[in-house]
Amino acid sequence: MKYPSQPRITLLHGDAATELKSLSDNSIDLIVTSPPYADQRKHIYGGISPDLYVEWFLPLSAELLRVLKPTGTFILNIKERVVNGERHTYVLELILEMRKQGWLWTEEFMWHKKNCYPGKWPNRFRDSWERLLQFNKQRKFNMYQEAVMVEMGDWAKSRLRNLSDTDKVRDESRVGSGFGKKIANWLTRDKAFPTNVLHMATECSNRDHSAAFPEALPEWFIKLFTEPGDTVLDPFMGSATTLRVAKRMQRHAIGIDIQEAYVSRAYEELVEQERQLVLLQKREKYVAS
Amino acid sequence: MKYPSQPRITLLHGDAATELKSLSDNSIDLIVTSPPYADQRKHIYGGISPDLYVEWFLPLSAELLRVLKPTGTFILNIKERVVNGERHTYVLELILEMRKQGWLWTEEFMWHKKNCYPGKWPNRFRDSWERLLQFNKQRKFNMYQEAVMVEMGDWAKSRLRNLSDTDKVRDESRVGSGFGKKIANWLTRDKAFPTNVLHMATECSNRDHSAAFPEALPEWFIKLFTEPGDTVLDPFMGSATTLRVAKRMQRHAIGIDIQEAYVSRAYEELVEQERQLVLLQKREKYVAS
DNA sequence: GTTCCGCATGAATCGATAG
DNA sequence: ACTATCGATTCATGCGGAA
Repeated sequence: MKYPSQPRITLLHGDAATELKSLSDNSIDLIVTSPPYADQRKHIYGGISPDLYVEWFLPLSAELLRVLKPTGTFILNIKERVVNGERHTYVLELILEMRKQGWLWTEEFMWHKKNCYPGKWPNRFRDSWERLLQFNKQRKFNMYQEAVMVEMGDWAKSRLRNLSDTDKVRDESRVGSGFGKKIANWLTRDKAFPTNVLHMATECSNRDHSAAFPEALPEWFIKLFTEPGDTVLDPFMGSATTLRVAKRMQRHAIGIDIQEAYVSRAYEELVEQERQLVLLQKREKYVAS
Repeated sequence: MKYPSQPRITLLHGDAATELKSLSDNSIDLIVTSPPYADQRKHIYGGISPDLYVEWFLPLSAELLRVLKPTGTFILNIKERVVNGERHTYVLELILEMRKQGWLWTEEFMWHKKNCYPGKWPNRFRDSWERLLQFNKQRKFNMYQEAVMVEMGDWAKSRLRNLSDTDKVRDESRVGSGFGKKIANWLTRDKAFPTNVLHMATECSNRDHSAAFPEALPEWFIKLFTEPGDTVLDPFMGSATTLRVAKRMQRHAIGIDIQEAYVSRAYEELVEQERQLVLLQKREKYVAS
């Protein structure tokens, strides 16, 4: 039996498209990332105009296509913002352009953010979902579906728990949903496969750093698309949620960020604390093995 | 005070794009429809190839743009099918092309089909969500948000009893402008505005029509975008779910279907039962007033 | 130790105002 | 006219202190 080696954490400080050039072809099993959204987080990333978003992203996705293994998967968390009262179309255009690069648009998972930003506007309600686009290099890719199966009882229970009290109240006030009855049906089976809808709250007020997405999100995809010893990449690491989860799950991990503060913080948390350190200078490569 | 007239049901038998030509410009307040999916329900509608879907749909959306009032809304329920292991891109292309026709892509609601039974294929899980695309003719359109407010969770009750200091402070800062006019909002705040994610179970067991369109779905949009006495159109009527709900809610309704069986069944249910009938021949116009 | 309750805070959006 | 900034709006969640 082969034991996976200790997870190796690699941190790169710099522009994602540039830093990716140092990675080998066909070396990554899973890419999970949440790039800066158009015109968001200007103070951190400078803000990318919606009209230039596709143009900005394509060189990066070309590199990602190169470094991903043929059996690997790319999960892209993204959502278009409202511009002049309309949803902007850059995400749609990005999908079409990435297909021209050679990517296959295999699936679109939906992330239902139970605690989305509040607000009320004359023509729109709160936006409580984001896209989780799945891209692949070929039709056959690694997918370990059993790894994300849930016990039927637990699943039904957690489904109910995940619905939150608010949803339950709302459900009951709705006509003819029939949801409760279906739960009873599911209880007769042992295990169930999930669907392509993920219900997760954002982790907003967590300790020091607020994560763009909850740990459960990369965890789910890491389970589904990799095995221990595989390599996970996040080219927009931010607060290192993906890397933290990957390490805990015995996967090698590579993180890139243009903000040195994020890289050094990830270094302290994921590398230095174990005294497995080879710390180089700013804009250099940090490696722990 | 004006009382809305009895809901008027108009049924048209024939091709949607053709039959729409008999409707006046700017006469419809809300269009809610679920068109035949590409290559699906082939036995009924003749099947539209995914590659030709956009081309097939655009003449129809042009007519819909003409008949919709400037303040009206078009809700399109659609989901791309999987072709050769990939999600097909016809929905993305359709959105881009409809914008060229003059439509505004205001929002994308998400329909989460909760009772979708867990299942799987080798490379994907069960698809349990569909798009509900919202299109408009102009940025200002009719939206009656209060009509779809939902009960808050129980947790909110305690919050109501004791307004937090934060909330009080926010209120005081607002008093300056309008003598605390908004205070009433907080004290009566037992309802919240919904989000753009709709949780509704499908209704699977309906007669012959395979589309499991729950009544709660058109009901929600009819409440949100129309008032009693307004006119609702469904150019792919099918089993007449949208019309049935519209009639019950005191909205005039127009339904079109290429299948005579659907038209005559809708006639029997929605018109003849009230003996308000003017039944004409096949491929003619059925009207009850 | 549980449970309860107050509290801060988010990948937001709109309309008005200012340059 | 067109862009940049600012104030107002709003609610689910997890944390931490209190009962």
